[in-house]
Formats: sequence, C-alpha cells, structure tokens
Amino acid sequence: MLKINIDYNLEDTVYRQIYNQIVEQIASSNIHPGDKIPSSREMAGVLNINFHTVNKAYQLLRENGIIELSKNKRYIISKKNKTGDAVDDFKKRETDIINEAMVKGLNSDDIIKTVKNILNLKGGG
Amino acid sequence: MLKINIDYNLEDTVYRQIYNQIVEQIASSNIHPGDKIPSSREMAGVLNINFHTVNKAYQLLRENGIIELSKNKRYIISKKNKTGDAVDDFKKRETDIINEAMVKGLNSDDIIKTVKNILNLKGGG
DNA sequence: ACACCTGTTATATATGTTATATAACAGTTT
DNA sequence: AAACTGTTATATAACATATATAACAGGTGT
Repeated sequence: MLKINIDYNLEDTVYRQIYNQIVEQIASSNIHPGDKIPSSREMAGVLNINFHTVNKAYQLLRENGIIELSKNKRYIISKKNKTGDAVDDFKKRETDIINEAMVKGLNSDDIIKTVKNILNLKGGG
Repeated sequence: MLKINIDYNLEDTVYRQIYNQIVEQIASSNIHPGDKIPSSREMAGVLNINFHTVNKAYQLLRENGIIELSKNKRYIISKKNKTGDAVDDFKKRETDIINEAMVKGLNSDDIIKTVKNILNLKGGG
C-alpha cells in the first residue's frame, strides 16, 4: 500500500515530498497504471496534515500526466506515454544537476556510474 | 565574459537562475577556478535587479563550495574537490528526476543516451 | 589621506508561496 | 439517505522572494 513519509527537516516542501514519493512508488512498480490512489482527505488524515496540501501534490501530478481522474471521481495512475515535453523536461533538469556535479568535482565516469546504478536498482529490483 | 540571462517567465527564481548559469559557465570552462566573478552590485546593475538578489545567489554558491572569498574581498571560482556530500547530493537529485522520467515513459536507454549526450557536449565542446 | 570599490549586516516593504482551517457544492457509491 | 469523492472559495499565519535604503569594515588606486 502507498506509504508516504513526511520529513519536516528536509528543504523540500510537504507537497513536493508527496509528489516525489508517489512518483518513486510508480517507478518501483509498487503501484501500477490504473491503480487508485488514496483520496486527498484519506491521505491527509493518515499523514496528519491538511487535505489541501495533499491536493496540491495531486494537482501537480495531474498537470504532469502522472495521475488522472477516473469516471468515478477517483485519481488513478496514468499509463505511460512518452511525450516530447517529458523528454525536454528531463534533459533540462538533467543538464542543471550534471553541471553542478561536475563543477563540484565529479567526472563523466562518476556520473554515468551513478546513473547506471540508479537504473540497475530499478531494473534488477 | 560572464553573461547571465534572467527570464521572468520561468518558474525558477531569479537567484536560482543566476546560480545555475554561473555553474553552467564553470562547467563549460567559460570561466575557471581562480577567476573573479563580478561584484554583486556590478552584476545587479547590468541585470537591472537588486544587489541582494545577486547576493543570495552568491551566498548559495559559497555554501556549496563553488565560489569563495579571496583575500581582497572578491569572489573567485573555487578549485574542484569532490566531496562525499557532492556525490550524495547528486545521487539524491538524480534519483528523483530519473524516477519521474521513467514514470513519464522514458526507458533506461533514453536516460543513458540523454546523459551521455549532455556529457559529450561538454567533453567534446 | 582620499574617494571608490568590495562584501556584509540591518530594516522595511510588497508580493507570492506554503500550509492550515472551515465551509459549501456537485456527483458517485453504498 | 448517508457517506464518500474532487472542486471551489475564503481566511489566516508563516515563510520565501525581491526590492529599497542605509550603514559599516576593509581593500584598491589615486
């Protein structure tokens, strides 16, 4: 079941943590396209936060095509479909963090290895 | 010379754009370790923004060890030295954006290719 | 010595974001 | 009908962003 951990010590906002962790669980095949996610009120109750905060995470997931409304007013995980926007967005964000990593002393090998390591943990998990 | 473009249409804050673009120019060997960067007031004047906004970008660069104060009170680009924090930080941010890319339909090949592409543009530039 | 530059600190203000707290509404499920 | 869903609307408090001044210590160049 979809388990979210909120850490108020992190710099990330609460709705961003919810967003990233739902994405993570889809990426890890913990939840799958078509699956329902908890209602914003239910999730908020479990996490002991306001349902608007959960709502904001859900709205952002919806804007990015990661979840969608089913006919019975429940959010479900969308099917994957690689859009140009998704590719462009990835490239842009990737460029920024690779730049920073290299400026901090990591080399191409470090970066490739780290990326492959992250991918292997998913593929081989 | 260090050229920064501020785009108020982007979601990124102004000081984050300054931060990322300075990092980008170091990564691209447009500026090098030891080089001075413009004073916050000078940069602010050119960009027509408040010098505190530039200052915030500089403070963040300094906290991350990317620039440092020279003896004559000028910020200069730091030498690269790969710290454990830098590696951990890269891995954490990388994981989040790879997760999202895969959920949006990119596969391992797409990701590796994009990363190699970004690295080649720098190495082969 | 002087004016001028540097980064830093302090205050104040305006605007936007984040998170909470209620309330209400239309539609679905049971 | 009762209980649930997402959505919209208001209000509030705390924080982040960006601007506007002002002042200070220290380095630079004349």
